[in-house]
Amino acid sequence: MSSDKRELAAAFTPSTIEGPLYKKWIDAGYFTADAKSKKEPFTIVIPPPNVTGNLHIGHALDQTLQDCLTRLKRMQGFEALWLPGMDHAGIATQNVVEKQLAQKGLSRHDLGREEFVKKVWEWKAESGGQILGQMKRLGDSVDWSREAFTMDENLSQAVLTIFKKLFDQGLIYRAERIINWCPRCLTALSDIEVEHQDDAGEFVSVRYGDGEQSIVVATTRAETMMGDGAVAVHPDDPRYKHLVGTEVLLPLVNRMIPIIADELVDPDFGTGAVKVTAAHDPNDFEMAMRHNVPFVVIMNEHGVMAGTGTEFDGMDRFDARVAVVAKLKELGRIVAEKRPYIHAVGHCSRCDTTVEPRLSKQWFVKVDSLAKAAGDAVRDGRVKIEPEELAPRYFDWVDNLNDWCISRQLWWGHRIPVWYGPNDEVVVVGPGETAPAGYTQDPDVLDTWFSSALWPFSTLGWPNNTDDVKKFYPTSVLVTGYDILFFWVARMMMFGLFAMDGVAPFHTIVLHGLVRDQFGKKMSKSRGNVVDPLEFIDKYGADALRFTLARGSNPGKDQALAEDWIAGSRNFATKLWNATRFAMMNGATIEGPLPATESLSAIDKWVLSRLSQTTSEYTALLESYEFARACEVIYHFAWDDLCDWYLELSKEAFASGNAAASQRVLGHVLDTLFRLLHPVMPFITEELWTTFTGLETLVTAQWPNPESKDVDTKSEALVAELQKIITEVRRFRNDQGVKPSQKIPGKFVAPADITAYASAMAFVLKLELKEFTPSASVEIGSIKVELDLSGTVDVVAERARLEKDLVTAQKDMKTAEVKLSNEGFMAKAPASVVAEIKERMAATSADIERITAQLATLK
RNA sequence: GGACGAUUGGCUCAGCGGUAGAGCACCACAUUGACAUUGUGGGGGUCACUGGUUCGAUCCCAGUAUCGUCCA
Repeated sequence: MSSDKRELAAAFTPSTIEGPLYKKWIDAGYFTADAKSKKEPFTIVIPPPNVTGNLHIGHALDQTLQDCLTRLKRMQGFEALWLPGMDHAGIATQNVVEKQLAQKGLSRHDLGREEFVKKVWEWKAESGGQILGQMKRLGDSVDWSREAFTMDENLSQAVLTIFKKLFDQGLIYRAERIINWCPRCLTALSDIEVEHQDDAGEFVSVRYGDGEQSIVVATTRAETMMGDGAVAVHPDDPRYKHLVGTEVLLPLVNRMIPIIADELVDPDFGTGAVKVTAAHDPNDFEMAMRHNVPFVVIMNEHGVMAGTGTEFDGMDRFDARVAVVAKLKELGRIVAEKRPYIHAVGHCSRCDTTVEPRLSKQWFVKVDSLAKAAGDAVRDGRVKIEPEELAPRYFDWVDNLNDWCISRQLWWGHRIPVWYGPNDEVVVVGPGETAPAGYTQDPDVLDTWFSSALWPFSTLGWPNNTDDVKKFYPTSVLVTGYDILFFWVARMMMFGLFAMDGVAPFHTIVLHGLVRDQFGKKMSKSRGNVVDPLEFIDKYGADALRFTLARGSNPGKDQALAEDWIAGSRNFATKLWNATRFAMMNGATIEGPLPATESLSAIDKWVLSRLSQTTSEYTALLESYEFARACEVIYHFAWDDLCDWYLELSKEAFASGNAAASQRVLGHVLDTLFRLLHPVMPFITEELWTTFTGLETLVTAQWPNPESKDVDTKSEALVAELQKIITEVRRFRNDQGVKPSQKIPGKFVAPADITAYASAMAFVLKLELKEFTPSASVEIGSIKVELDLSGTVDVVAERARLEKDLVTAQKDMKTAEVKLSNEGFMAKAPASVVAEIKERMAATSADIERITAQLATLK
């Protein structure tokens, strides 16, 4: 079993172990889940990165957390499936390929639809999906045999199926509405594909009409006035009551338009009178519907003025704005101007072009019943959002959702399965069906998020009732950044509940934050503070990056990241490496049963006790998605408890060759520690564990159970005492300028349970236990360590230290005295608190006495 | 305008109704023996402000200020 034991290299170099280990895992098929397994399933579907994407630090965080959970559950005996894949990313991908064509002076129209789509597939085959290889660098334990792509045949079948089902239930409809339009991408966008930015625009007040029959409207979009169909005021506004129902002259086009009254108008905004441009503004559209205001279209799909019959036709919308205002000024119709006027303006999330509200015929999903179900699933606890503070945001969104515009005027994506007959008949063609002869298909494709919304089951083979669907749906946990709660999570909830008979797509939604720079600033290209996870992996290893990200990940909170932090994690990895080397040099082993507890030293019992507590605490933290705290716990156990104290206190035993029990205990501690750390730091733990134990792999090894019988408060108290003694003597030596390497005679004057560890302490403290005449002493409570400083004692340093300790003790004393003399405290505080303070006061009092006495001898 | 969050040592962040914590940074000492990607010791905070509840508040409540994010 241990035939395969190897030596550890003197130095830890991540780059030499990571590649081969990942290959080993893949070759062995450890990550491939078995749908036929009897084990309880644990499923995560990856938030599919864009096929155009590269691994950025946000992916690294997201995937680290998913891998932690997957590896944890796999070791805990679940049939763990982490399903990888990619999103076809409609606009983004089309843009990439169009850009390539543009370099050759071509547009997609030169190629035609079929050729263009072929080109995109070629691009995907050649340079798409780079992120998949990069995920391997991170160590992701995904099941590559199930890799999915939203444009795969099966996933496309899922799209057709759900489209038809929604349509048949009246939940998909076609309508002429104001939608968000990108004049550069030439497509409709959904609300969430629009990003609002504060832009410096202008706010001008224009007089419509003349004399008595005039009204001043304020607008940020003067160029659209040629499309006005009315002026609206609030019904209760006394300034305009007399004008409601009359008409005014619309300048530039010299058309008479009515003045209407509508509650939507805010009388306190601007002049309290607004122009109603029904075809170019969503609010105006609503008012127009209520008041029968005509729709006047004055712009084409490129955002160029058209059809106004004025000199402005053919001008870009922004040029037209300037020209229109200039013309109005010439006509003496500008009453006031404010420039710059900062206000929120929508931009295309893909290309940043200012979005143009446009009247257009599009396909929509009727969301009310779907959104209600999505909200209810969380409200009634079937689905949990972690951390729960983020749930209000979710509700706010699903409860106030507009119908979802799903048609996109693109070529790359799932083509809308609607065919039109010669007499405008509409037929939806489901999977396996064909359109009637003579019908033509709708040219548009579906919003990318339409197929992403099916991801938790389309990837498992739905609409077929596959073994995977049966075994792995619903998924267990969805891990993603809170920034795509709306984009994606809410939509998966809507479609999942709808398609899967009310079974939500996941049990728990775990939301993490964004990775920011070392000062907590958002990373952006313009700031120049974007970091590349692959560079960090090259430099410090995947484990160091993963540990850093996990350690920084508090639920739902952003984290700052600096290269120094990653270097720190690399140092931690190095520490583990060196500690293991030391352990192996000193005969640590996992062979044979653990020695009976009674036979162990307090130091061995102590480390087992700490290990047991760490195991349960750490496991519970991981299971509740508290990655930062989990990492903190394991880090301090490994570095402080194990390396700084246990190994140090055991050195004397190892050196004396009388350490069989400790060798076995240490072997057990390392074995357990590597298992615990494996989900976060898979590479180094695998390397160390397999080398140390000679066993095959940690990936499928069993997760440790905390041994509650190992918890030993007595040994913990004793070792705490030893630690205090050692720290005080070290401090004394430091104060006295005794070099750390210099051996000095020493003697412990203490009870037997302490002196039993005199040699262990002496080894750590570089003390020689022999007969000598003490020239100095360190007192720790009732315990005394006598020392022989060959020179004279530095009285000044010693007095300074004692005086400092005295001040601290006196302060503590006073705090305790104040409390104990407070009647209210004595009457109402719990007895345990009172007892604790009394105890503290007694100890402090003794300290003061001791220190005072020592000071007296130093005069 | 609405929602949520934050304000704790130089920086980034945990935490908690009962004498303030971590990592990094800082200061001093140490380099033949797991590890300088290190060890040891040390310095450093009236926990944003104002009220309230409480025997006791950094923690709970209310308000204020500043900052951040999302939504409109």
